[in-house]
Amino acid sequence: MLSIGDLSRRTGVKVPTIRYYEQMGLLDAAERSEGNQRRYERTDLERLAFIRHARDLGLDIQAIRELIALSQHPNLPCADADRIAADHLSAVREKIEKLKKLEEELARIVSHCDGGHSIEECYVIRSLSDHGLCGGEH
Amino acid sequence: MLSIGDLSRRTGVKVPTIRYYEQMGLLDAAERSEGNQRRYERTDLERLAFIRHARDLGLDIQAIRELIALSQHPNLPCADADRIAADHLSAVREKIEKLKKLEEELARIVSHCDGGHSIEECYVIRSLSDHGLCGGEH
DNA sequence: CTTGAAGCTCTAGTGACTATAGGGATTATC
DNA sequence: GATAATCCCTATAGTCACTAGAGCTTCAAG
Repeated sequence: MLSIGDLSRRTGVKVPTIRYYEQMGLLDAAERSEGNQRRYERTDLERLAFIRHARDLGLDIQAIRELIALSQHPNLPCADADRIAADHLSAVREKIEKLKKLEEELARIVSHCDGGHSIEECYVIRSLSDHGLCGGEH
Repeated sequence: MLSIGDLSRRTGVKVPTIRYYEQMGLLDAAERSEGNQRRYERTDLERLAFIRHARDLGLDIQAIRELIALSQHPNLPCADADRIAADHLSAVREKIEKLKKLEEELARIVSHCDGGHSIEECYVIRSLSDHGLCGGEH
C-alpha cells in the first residue's frame, strides 16, 4: 500500500493534483488508513499513469473521464475512443495553424525593430496601433 | 461621444470585456454621462484597437499594460517594446514545437486505430496505458 | 409618457491546477 | 516511551482572460 506521497513520487504527479483528480472523478476514492490517510495500490498507480499520459497529450479532464469509462468495457467497439483521440488531434492541428500565423506576424513586426530608435518610431508599437502595418488577416 | 455599445460595435470587443479592460487598467476610466454611463471618444477607440490587436497576437494583459505605458513616452528608446515582442515570439515558437510533438504522437496513435475492433485491443487506450507504445519522449 | 433596449454594479463561474492555513497522523530517533 | 520531523488531512482562495447572470437605472424613440 502506497501513501499519497509515494504515489506522487512514483508518477511525478503532485500530491494536491492527485487529490484533485480524485475529486474530479478520474481516480476512485482511495481506501483510507485508520488515521484517515489515503492508501493506494498497483491499479491506482496504473490509472494515474494513464491519466498523466493523457494529460501530457493535452486531453482535457472530460475526455479522460470518457476514456476511462470506455476502458472499463473491454468488449465494446473502440470507435468512441478513436473519435476522442481523432477530435483532439484535429484541435491540436488547428491550434498549430493559428500559432503559425501569429508567429509569422510577430516575426515580421520584430524583424522591423532593432531596439535602437525611439518609441515614437517603433515598429512594434506602430503595428499594434495601425492594423494596416501587419498582414491584417485577423 | 460614443456609448460603450457604440465602442463595442466599432471594435468588435464585447461590452463586458471593455469594462474588464478598464478595471485592469488598460483603458483609462471613461468619462461619464449625467446618468453615470460611460462616454468614449476617438482616443479611446484607438487605444481599444491597440489592445485588441495585441490580444489577437496573444500578448497577455501585463505585457499590454507595459506597451501602453511605453507608448506614452515617445522619446524613450524602444528596446523594451522590442524585447516584449521578441520574448512573446519565442514563447509562441516554443508552443508550436510542443504542439508539433503532440501532433506527431497523437497521429501515430490514431493511425493505428480504425475504430473497428474492441476497446480491449484499442491502440488509443493501450498507448495511454502503456507508455512504451508511444514515442516516449514526454 | 411609456416602453424596451441598453447601461450600471456586483458576484460567481470557467479549467486545471496551485497555494495557504490550521490542524492531525506517522515514522525515526533518542 | 517521548519527541521531533515529516507527512497527511480538509477547506478555501488564487491563477488568467474573460463570460454570464441578477437586479437595478438610464436613455431614446414613438
